[in-house]
Amino acid sequence: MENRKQAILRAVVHEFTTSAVPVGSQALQSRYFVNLSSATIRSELAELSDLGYLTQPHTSAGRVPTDSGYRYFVDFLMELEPIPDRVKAFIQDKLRAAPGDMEGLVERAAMTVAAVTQNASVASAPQGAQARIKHVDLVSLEPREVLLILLLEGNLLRQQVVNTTQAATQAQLTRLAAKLNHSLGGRASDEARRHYEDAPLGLEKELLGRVIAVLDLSEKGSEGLVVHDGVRNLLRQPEFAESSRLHQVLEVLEETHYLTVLLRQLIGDSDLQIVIGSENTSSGLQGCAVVLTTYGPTARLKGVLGVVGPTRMAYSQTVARLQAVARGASDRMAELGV
Amino acid sequence: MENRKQAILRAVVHEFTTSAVPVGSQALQSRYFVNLSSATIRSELAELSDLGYLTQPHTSAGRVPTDSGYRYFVDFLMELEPIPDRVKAFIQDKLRAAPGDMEGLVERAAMTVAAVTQNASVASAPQGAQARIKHVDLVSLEPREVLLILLLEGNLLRQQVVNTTQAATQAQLTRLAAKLNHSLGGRASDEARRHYEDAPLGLEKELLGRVIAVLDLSEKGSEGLVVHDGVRNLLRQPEFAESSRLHQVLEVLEETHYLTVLLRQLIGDSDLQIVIGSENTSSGLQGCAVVLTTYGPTARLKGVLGVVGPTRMAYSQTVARLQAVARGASDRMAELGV
DNA sequence: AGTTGGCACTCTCCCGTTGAGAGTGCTGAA
DNA sequence: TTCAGCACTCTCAACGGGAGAGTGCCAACT
Repeated sequence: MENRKQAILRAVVHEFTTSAVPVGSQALQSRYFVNLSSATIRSELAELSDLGYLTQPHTSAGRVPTDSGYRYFVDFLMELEPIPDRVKAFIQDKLRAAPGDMEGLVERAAMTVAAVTQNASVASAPQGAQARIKHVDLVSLEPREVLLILLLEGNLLRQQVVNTTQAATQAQLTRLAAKLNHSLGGRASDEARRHYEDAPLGLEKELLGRVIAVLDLSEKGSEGLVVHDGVRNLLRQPEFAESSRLHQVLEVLEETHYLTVLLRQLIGDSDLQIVIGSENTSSGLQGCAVVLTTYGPTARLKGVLGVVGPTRMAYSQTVARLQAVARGASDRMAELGV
Repeated sequence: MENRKQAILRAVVHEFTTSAVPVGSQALQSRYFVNLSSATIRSELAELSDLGYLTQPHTSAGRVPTDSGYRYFVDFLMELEPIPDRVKAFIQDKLRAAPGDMEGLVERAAMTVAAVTQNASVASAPQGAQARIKHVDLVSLEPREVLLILLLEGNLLRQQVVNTTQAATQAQLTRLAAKLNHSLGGRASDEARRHYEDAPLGLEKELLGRVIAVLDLSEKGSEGLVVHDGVRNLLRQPEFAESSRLHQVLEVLEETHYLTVLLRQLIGDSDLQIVIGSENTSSGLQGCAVVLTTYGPTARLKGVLGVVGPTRMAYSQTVARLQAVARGASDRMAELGV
């Protein structure tokens, strides 16, 4: 595409993302192209419309980017916007003051993304393919009640109260925990399953069964934590003035099942993904764009952090800030060993 | 108030909560009081308006309950609506299938409340006045990196990674953990603080410092978990058709700080609390009613579960279902020992 | 070739008007 | 105390006209 056409498309996107009003040839001329006449710009706009990058709400209105227009913009025209120092500081502050546990951190990351991008945000907790055991602990609560604590790779803590058929003292439990640590440390659920098969009936087998259950839950179910935040930011945008639009989006966000699927697609995929309007498989997100990136404390443990907003979104700013928060959260997780 | 006036007020509330349309004398006559003429009802309505219980959106519209009208209704006229069996079953299912940890359960409870009341819900995690230590565990991650695990009363698990100045083997840590368990078991942060003062410089003092930090965070910060869900349900209501109304509510819900204050008021207060419209201190909740109840695994550990919706809410149904979920969640927490 | 000013055309949006409908308060009679 | 009748008020939807914004096209210019 010729340079001038690109410049005009870029100008239309920029103008429309800030003003939310269809942009006409005159506005472009006076604000971006003082050396060109509005008639020239009009003919370029007409060609961009023919190419499918722009459209008009009605015959005599200004131009609005189509989904393809936004796509062309993010693929070829977008330059990451530098982040102001006070926004950088804000991100650092929020993440530094975050709670020390995984869930708290994920929520804080989502909150921060929502705040600095002024859109809604989503986040899923980092998770590895298979959960390995780092440490087992057994605590006696009552004679026949044991608290099973599992420390998994990535320092994920899992707990479960187990009602045992036979009583056991804390001393017995401590010995048993030491044994389990020796046999299961660094291993995953398949190893635990093998030990379970071989174990004679009794307390150890009972507890091994629970260990397996917890690991399974942690693998299958740990799609688990998916949070979202900043929905109120969307309400500031005119595209959500009538609430039915928001209703569909909320359905997707609150029905975390959808999100889980969406987010899982990204893991293993490229590092940054932008899904624009009709590219969304979920019909509730028509008119919305989703910007996603991965993050996590290690290369193996990956979660997804993302922004949900109208397709008329300040992509260059959103991407830059999202990635900044993702980097910050990753560092913080590595640091906390969480 | 005379019986007939009460009956008419009740009818207006009932009709308006279901139809969302101001209710006129004719509608009341045909649907509730076939033996009275609409003129008689009109004069009663006029008197109820004089008493401040009803109002009119404009001169020639039907009547709408005022905040005082709703207040009179919930205080004197409301009868708890029986819960259909399939709703009961739904509640049980959702709670039974809930994850085994505290946070998961709180979220699930909020989700269930939102689903069965068709409004937005809020929940804060049960918490006691002072966190007591039940068990301490130390896990060696690296030579100079220790994972500190604290099991608190109510089976709350807290973790923190500690970078120590001196290296320690797992065996040393295990011995130290046993010592800490002995001295701190069943005690709260003040006891830990005393030990910290007396301890000689070294690994133990370092770790005790962290124990105190975690306990403090757990007490002060554990206003912590406040979740909300079901905002999309509000969008079904005509009072939120224009999104500015929702914006204010979302501000309150997402700015968990407000909520924390609101919810904390209830703890120690009566078991059920209904705050209607202008009774709300937070201006963002004008036009909204909040129904709150306490819940928790034990008498000492109390959290708050609540419903947020328009003042035009089916109070008798909401209260019944909210309390059912609160009972269910309490039972489930006690059962899981979470 | 590409660019430009001029011009007719189209469509939205705002605003005032109008008529139908709903619901009220009041009054006089049962 | 209740009730039928009636005039009155106010909203809401539909309609129409005028202003404004922006377009496409065309002929002329560089």
